[in-house]
Amino acid sequence: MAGSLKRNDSIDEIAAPGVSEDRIRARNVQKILSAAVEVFSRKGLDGARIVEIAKASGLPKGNVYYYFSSKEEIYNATIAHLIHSWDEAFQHISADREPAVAIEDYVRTKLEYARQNAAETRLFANEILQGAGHLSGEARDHMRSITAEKAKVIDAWVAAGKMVKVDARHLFILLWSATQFYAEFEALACDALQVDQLRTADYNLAAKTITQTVLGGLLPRPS
Amino acid sequence: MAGSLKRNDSIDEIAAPGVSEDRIRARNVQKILSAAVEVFSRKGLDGARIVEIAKASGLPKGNVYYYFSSKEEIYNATIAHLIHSWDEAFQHISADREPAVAIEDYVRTKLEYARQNAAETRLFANEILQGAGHLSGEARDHMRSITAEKAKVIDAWVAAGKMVKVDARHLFILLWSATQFYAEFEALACDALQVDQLRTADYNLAAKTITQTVLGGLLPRPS
DNA sequence: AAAAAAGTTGACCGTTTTGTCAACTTCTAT
DNA sequence: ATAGAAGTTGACAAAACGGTCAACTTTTTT
Repeated sequence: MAGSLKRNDSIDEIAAPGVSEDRIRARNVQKILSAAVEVFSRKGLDGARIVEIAKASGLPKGNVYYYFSSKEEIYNATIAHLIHSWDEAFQHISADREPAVAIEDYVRTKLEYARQNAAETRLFANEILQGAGHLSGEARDHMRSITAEKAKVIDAWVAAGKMVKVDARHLFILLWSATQFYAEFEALACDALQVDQLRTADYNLAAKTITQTVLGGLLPRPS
Repeated sequence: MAGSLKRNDSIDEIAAPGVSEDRIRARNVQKILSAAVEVFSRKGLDGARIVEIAKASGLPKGNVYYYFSSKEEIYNATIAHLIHSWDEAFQHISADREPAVAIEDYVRTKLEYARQNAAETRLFANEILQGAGHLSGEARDHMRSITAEKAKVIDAWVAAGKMVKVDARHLFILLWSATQFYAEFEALACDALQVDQLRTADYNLAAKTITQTVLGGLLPRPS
């Protein structure tokens, strides 16, 4: 008997803590959410069909509705957690580090996250593309404040002469867009790179190209 | 009577040449396609409802079906033209120019196009996100060959010592992602920049930040 | 001015889709 | 072992949706 196990009404198990949470509810909710992220990331809220989510989760449709009362509820549950990776990678941008290593770490972390969580990354892109109407006000406030905070770090680096004068917020956008592109627009990236699938080598060269270009620039330096 | 005016079966008036093409068919097809680009760009093929397209175009649903025989036909008509901006901006990347001015021109052109054609840009993003299944093989081949061709220009610049050694294809991805971001993810860009709407000044600073960073890099140069 | 062609429209039909439910099975606590 | 709670399921109802159409109006041709 592992504690009192009443009813579990809340839906916040998109990332199970341990390994095999054996409670049936937790397991099935997880199955549904994983499938939902995949489907929503391709089709968006209105384009996704719940039978598709049901099939992808291996559960019959009726069972999906046993855990969630509507498609929108599933959708909201999937996007509720999307902001986390934002801060996480952002932790690398801290005032007491050297810009070069901080930015390189940031790029590598963000690229790696996007690669390992391609569906979530696409889902986020899809949600923003549609106008971000389902992101909670708090989530957006949070992103805004984290961005502002980290922008100050860049400004401090500039003030300390460790970096060329640059607009911190546009710089972040440059880094976000580049690091998310490979996961969001994989089909396009594959075409451009003339491969049929992005492999580790491609991601490594992406990281190298981004950091090298952003940090050192393209123009040859006068010796 | 301005010449022979038979029937116009082809659907290629997404960008009317003159101003007020007065033929009813042309005008209405245009209305529908414009509305469709807007709706598809937010919801995708499956998520878009044709009543929504009808409403946005100001025409009743039945009338929409007088000009198009299915939703997919409308969708295909909207994406058929998306590749054009690709080459157009790419024209700036030519071997006989200096890298610095070529890349700056490219960034500004692409940014400006994305701003002025935000819905098309989002539609393209949406289509790629969903796997690019409706882009014709020829369109993708075309993009592949143009990319390869322009990659050679970069390689030549590198060989001539005009640029630091860099992977041309990943560099293009870096430029694409940055220049498209503002139109595709406007909601996010607005949050990051703390504005409620992107204005000319924001686009100018974006262009400046991208070119400055990509060309010169962030790290201070040894004098 | 009359006829033909093109365009307009709301009502309609079959299908898909969301969401419900009652009968059933499995699990868990005692 | 048993009772009650939790979970499962296919069948079903209601609504939304894609697409059709016949009657109608407007435009163009002669």
